[in-house]
Amino acid sequence: MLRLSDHHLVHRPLVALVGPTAVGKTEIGVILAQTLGTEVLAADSRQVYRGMDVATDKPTAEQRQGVPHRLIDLVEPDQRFNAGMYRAAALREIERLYGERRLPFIVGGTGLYVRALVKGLCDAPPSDPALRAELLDQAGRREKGYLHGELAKVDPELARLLHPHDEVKIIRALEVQRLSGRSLSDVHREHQTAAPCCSPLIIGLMRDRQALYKRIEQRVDTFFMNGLVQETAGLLARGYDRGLASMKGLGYRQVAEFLAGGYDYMEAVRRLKRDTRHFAKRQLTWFRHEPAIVWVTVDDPQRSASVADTLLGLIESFLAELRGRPAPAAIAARIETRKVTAG
RNA sequence: GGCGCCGUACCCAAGUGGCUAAGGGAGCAGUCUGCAAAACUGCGAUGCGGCGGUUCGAACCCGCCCGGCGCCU
Repeated sequence: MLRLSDHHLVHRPLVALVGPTAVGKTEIGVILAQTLGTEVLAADSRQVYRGMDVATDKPTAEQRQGVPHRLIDLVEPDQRFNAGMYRAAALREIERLYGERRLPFIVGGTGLYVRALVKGLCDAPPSDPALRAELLDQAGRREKGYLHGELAKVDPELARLLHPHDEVKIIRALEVQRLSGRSLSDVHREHQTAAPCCSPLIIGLMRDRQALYKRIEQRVDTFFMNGLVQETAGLLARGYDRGLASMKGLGYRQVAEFLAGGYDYMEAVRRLKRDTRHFAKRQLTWFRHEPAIVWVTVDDPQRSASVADTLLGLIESFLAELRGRPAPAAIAARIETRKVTAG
């Protein structure tokens, strides 16, 4: 059981286990959290929804009994949730763990959430559903590239970067502009100098692509055996509309379409497998370009316990290295000031 | 053994003498700062089973061969 020293706490160490869906994060995460005497802080944009358990592959009751899991089941499927809310909730859990001298341990595949937590979000206002609806409405009645044109007027730099079809990001940029009076480009520039929340060790779990795809297909089959259709039908019956962000997640989207008669059962299974493969591939692209990830490749027959051992070694040397590292700049400056004042 | 139909990318497939061989699926590569399991972008044949021939020009017409399917003996 690991207890952080004062010196460690100054550095605010944080360990994150990331990787594509179905790579085996959950199982290895539970072993590691247990060994480290800490909890699992999920970084998963789908497990936050209550009642969506099967296709989000939430940890089992058994897994949760041994190790508390946080940042799961935070909102109802029709409530808004986003990276900003995740960051705030995660920071609360992290402070609590530091108070108990425990090591915060993040496990999850939502790259944006991990980044938002470690590096913070830019100082832009949160999303405003009413304003978005208004912008979408305007776009609907004007010509095709209207919103992109509007963005080009106020933030030509970002407009050049965004494809005219990329409505989601164009609307976000216009939203920030309207709400704060500043261009999103400016807000981003300012954020680049922001201090990180913690000293992170980010471990990326990797598998051979073919092996990963095979695991994905097997996992989708178990979702259906575990009642994905029934769960989706139940959510729809409770009035959770297919247009909700939560219902657009993998599994619920395909099954809802099947239940609506869009295609047959076999096609729903086929599409969910395919879409999950595509998703895993996008996750790999995201994490591949994220700097400072330590990659660990899992061989197919390798047991989770043996992978956990390897990762434990990485975590121990990370903590040992922090011990020898001078305090972060902000704290060093404070010590320096004190010396000057004293002298 | 004979006759007929067919062979275009990993898969399906359009094209049946003249732009640079449609399209779809799968796959690959990428973007991402408050919906991120979302949304968005980019990319496959110097070649049409093979070898000859006809033609200014052949995936397309002709011959032979190879492979597949069907029917007949």
